[in-house]
Amino acid sequence: MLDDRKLAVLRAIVEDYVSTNEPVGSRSLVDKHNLDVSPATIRNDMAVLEEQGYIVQPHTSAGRIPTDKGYRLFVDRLSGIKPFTRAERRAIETFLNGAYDLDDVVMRTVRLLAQLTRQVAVVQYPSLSKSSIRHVELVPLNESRLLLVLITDTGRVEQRVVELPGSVDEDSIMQLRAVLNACLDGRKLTDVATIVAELPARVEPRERANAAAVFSVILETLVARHEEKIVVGGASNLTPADFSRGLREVLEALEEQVVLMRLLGEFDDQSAVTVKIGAENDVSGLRSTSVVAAGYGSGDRPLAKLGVVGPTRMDYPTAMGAVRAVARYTGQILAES
Amino acid sequence: MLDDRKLAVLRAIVEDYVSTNEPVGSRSLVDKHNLDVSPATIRNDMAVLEEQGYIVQPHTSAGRIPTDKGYRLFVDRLSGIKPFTRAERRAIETFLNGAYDLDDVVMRTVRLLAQLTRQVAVVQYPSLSKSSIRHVELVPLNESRLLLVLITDTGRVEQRVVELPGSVDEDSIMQLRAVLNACLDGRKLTDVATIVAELPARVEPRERANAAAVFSVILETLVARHEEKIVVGGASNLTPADFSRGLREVLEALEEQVVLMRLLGEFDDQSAVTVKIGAENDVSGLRSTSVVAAGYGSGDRPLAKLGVVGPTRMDYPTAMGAVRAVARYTGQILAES
DNA sequence: ACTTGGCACTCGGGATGAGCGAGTGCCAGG
DNA sequence: CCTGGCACTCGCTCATCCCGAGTGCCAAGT
Repeated sequence: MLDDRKLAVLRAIVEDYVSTNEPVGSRSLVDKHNLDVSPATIRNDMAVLEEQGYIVQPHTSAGRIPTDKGYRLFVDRLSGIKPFTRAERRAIETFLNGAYDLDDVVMRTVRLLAQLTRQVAVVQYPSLSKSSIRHVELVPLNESRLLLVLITDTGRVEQRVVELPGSVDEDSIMQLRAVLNACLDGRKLTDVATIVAELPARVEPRERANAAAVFSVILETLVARHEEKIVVGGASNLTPADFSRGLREVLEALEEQVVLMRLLGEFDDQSAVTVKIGAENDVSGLRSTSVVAAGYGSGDRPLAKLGVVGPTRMDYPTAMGAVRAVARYTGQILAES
Repeated sequence: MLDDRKLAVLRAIVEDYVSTNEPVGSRSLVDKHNLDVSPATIRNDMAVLEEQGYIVQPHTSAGRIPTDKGYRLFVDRLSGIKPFTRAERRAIETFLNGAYDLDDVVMRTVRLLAQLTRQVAVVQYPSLSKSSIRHVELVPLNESRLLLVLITDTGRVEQRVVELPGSVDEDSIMQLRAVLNACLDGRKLTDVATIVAELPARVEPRERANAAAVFSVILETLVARHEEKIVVGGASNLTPADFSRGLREVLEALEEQVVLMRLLGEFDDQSAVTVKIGAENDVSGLRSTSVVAAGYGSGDRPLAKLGVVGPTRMDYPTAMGAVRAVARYTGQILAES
């Protein structure tokens, strides 16, 4: 269907267009890449490529630019992931190693990814549903209010204020704390729901009302607030020129946690780098962008996802390389702590 | 110097220009606002206003637009703060009341402010240096690592991993925790530095090495990390048309916590709404924007600042009204918890 | 001392049209 | 199947023109 030269032509078109942002014509193609055939031959190839939907010309008698389908073929068969040099890897590693807590790790990861790719970076916090509880803490605020603090093994700390139906004293708090830690410590968050259901039996009857309030907040935190946390950075890398409909709608989408969750949700958990091009993202507002994302985790356990968002006219090999490298090192850092 | 009519003309120019984004000429001025004089008279007034630097014409023989100085006069003497209707206030209140923890309060505040003003909203977390410690928690991660959790009375929860020089057992942790809570509970964070300095005397000698590690992390968290947290929202309200040098530099500035800190730092702590116009912000990248900000706090205690950032061509009365109202209610919510 | 109508002037912006050049499709010959 | 040649298309750029909004100034009126 498409012989080797036609593929080479497509690859050349993508590369040139990505770097120049201008439709590429047959002549400049044979010049820059040393294809040893004439422009006319290339034109014939391009005619075929266009017919098959891999490229289009924005105006009659202008050069060609790749379509989503063209980029897709490019990513799947014509380009690899650009590996990083040893020096670059080292730089990434030392930069991430400077972080001192989870927030800082995530912040640095976002900045790093944005800078490496010159695109918008998107990093999801380690998913709550994949973490285990490391500690539960109850801090009295006043007679009828507690602060509940959940600490997970991935370093996330979730807090919620609990409004108690009655008042409590220090003793009952101690007792409740003990029960909670005894039963929840080290348990997967996904299991917590069922465990909590059995807990009321383990507290004294007269404490049950207050305990129930605490339990329900725990459940809410894990279920209702199941929406995960996502951080965005590098928005200034968006250039108005790349988005015909204005980058407003892109900015809007990037500000909506929910939208971003949907976006990343469409990528699978695996650590492999995956690319979604243009309309393949069925998230309104980002249909004219491409997303390169990967899962990251400590060791073999997938924790969450990260990636970059940019115009379809994107340097995919480099972006994929950066996402892979950053995912790997961020995972490593988290494994250590 | 400037008689009443000239001031009225300036006000009219500002109002028209803000709403239409087009230079305003003498004719349209007498039409829309019912000044009962002729265009020629207005022209004379405008000539004076221009001479004094309140307005300029972008091109010879176009209408006039206000200068920074013009906006300044407008804000100081020609416009009040637009009060909110009862319904609007109620909407604000109920929206903010839905929040269940500090993160949520801040997030809602940002969204609300951005939506009310259709500008970029900037909200600073309650300042650490103005909070007191409510509780200190130590959670062992492994033999030589602790997670230190500081909970403040403003609801902020700060966490840091502490690398210990030696190993610790549950007992010594308990002891340390007790000492910390006994000495730090309820203390102003600003005082903590001096208190911590005296602490080593209160732990057993053989624990001092580990304790010192914990203490130094506490100090770092409060001093080195004295940089406060700021959240930005509504970036999609930025319209390219408003920023000649491209909104890229604005986006860049908004992504830098440090820059934002400097920006808000120039406003005083008081709860009064303050406006900085254009070049009055000596923060690079935001010299072509205006900032409307106010302090907020629970009760009479100032905690932090919030505000909006937008083009100098901004609806100041409304923005000021929104900032004032939101600051007030956010302060109220925080006071309750 | 202001205000007003009149008038000449300036200039930005939109419309029009010519010329250029990059790029294409097609065809006939190697 | 490749190649050179050729006619054709069209998007840009530039120059020109014109219009209209808006100004500044002045002389006359109140």
